[in-house]
Amino acid sequence: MAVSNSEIAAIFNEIADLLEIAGENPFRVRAYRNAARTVEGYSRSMAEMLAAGEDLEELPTIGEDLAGKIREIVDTGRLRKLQRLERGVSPALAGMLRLPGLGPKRVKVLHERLGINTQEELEHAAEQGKIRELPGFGAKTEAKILEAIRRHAGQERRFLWHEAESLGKELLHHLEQARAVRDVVIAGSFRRRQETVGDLDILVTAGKGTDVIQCLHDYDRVERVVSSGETRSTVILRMGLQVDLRVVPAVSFGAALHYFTGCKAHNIAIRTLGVRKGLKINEYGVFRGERRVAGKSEASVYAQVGLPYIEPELRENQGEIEAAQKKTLPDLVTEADILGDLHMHTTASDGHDSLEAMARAAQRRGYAYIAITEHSQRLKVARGLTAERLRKQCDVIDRLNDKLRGLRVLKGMEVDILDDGSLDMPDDVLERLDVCVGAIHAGFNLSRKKQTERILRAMDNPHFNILAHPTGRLIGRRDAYELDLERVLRAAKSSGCAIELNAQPERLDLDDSACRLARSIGVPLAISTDAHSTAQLDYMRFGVAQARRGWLEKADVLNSRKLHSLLKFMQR
DNA sequence: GCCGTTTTCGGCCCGACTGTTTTCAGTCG
Repeated sequence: MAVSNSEIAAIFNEIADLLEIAGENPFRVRAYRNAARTVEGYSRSMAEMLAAGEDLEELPTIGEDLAGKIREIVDTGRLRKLQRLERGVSPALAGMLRLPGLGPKRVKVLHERLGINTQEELEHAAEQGKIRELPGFGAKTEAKILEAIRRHAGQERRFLWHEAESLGKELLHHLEQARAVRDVVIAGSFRRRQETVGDLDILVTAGKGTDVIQCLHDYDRVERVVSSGETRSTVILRMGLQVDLRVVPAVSFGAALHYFTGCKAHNIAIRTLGVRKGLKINEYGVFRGERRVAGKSEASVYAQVGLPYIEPELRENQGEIEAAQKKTLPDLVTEADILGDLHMHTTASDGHDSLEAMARAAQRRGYAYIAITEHSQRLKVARGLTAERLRKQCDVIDRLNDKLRGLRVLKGMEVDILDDGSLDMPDDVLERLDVCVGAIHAGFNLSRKKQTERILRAMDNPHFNILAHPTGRLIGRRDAYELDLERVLRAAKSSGCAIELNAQPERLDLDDSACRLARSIGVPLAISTDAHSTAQLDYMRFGVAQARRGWLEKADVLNSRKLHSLLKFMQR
């Protein structure tokens, strides 16, 4: 089994932790963390790139040394440097860095003065009151450590983006009522549209005498206040979501928004560009000496370092700054570019609304077309359609199209890809359809090779058009099945198929780096809601956000094409 | 350990808050 990028990233992150505790050069620590981010977020597998003879030193943050270490991990599955470090510092100590209030310095003191190596030993020492006697520690820190261990901190929960949205919206509404408040926005990973959110970063601009921090503390969903000062406060909501609030003057809005949107690595890169131009960039503005030269808008901050505005979804320090310098940033797809939706269900299978209701809802959204794609008979739990029932539905769609104005309802099916790669519907029935969406709903545990070949065989069927939810993952609940996605994408490209970006908020399948890979290969992506009700047609916005994180432009998106061009594509 | 519009050495982002201190280190984002 080839070593995955995540495994390489995990090794680099652990090295960074251990080096930090050992008191190593902090910039070397950062180099490992930067490299971990690069590897983790890269759309192609390091193992396969090495096998293809590619030079990893081409990647940002990877130099000669780390390229060699990646090769060692890929070749041997291990890294000798990590093993050496683990002999000096117990790996369990690295886990303690995750406890609030404990950083490398304090963990080192705990290890050296009290001989603590495990979390159990840490808990025991805290219970006996030994920690408060250490230099730099006190009774409060000791109590905080004990509390954190007991509430199993470190296993923090992440929220799906749309869950964070509903919590955040309510909180914004509450904060807008505070005195002297002007802007209230959510920044952070939420604004970058990461698929999950660990905390909410809220930025407020307000005049003098504002009571917005008190207003936050008074919010009835606040469980406890973690810290609080003049300009910032951190609270934990009862749901377990952390909220960081920051107040700045209006003149600093752009600089603060940029700073709190992140990501951290993107900010550091921008500030480093600033340093080279003799500028200091912080959350209050861009400064040359004492003089503020920009900061009212984000665009003004970028302009000072010679860059065009960079959309929040791109700010992951994954090449967007280099692209901005070369003027090759993508012109990201927007919801307005979407002309239709190519995957949805009705009451004929497991949907909640009728065919006509779905069509009317699509008309209200201004779509030019939709595809009705019921499950096929294999999926019994979803009342999958037999050939006979599908034929009848096609007749109903024909009659509906006769009376609809401005919207074309396409005849489709979400047909199961069977274990051997054949499709769960005879070819002569598929032939009558406008759109054939193929999907895997069973047999998740095949080997990587078998799963890949199963999908390739399905795409060999000339009626096959779009591969739905291509990796089968459910965020936080079920991992993607084993699959050589790059091979699937290349096959789709050469056979004239498209790949779905499923917009269901717990799927968002493909992820951002896979979208970038698809784009680089040139496969069109269909952003589809897989709606099971009229309300779920609105999931399109989640799909578009994910597409933007994947650097997709209008031209990369199949359902931004006009109807005639779309139908031509379906002819393969 | 990386990297270059001050380039192959010597830099490497910046500020708020807490708790422990008597002026600041450590942590956090």
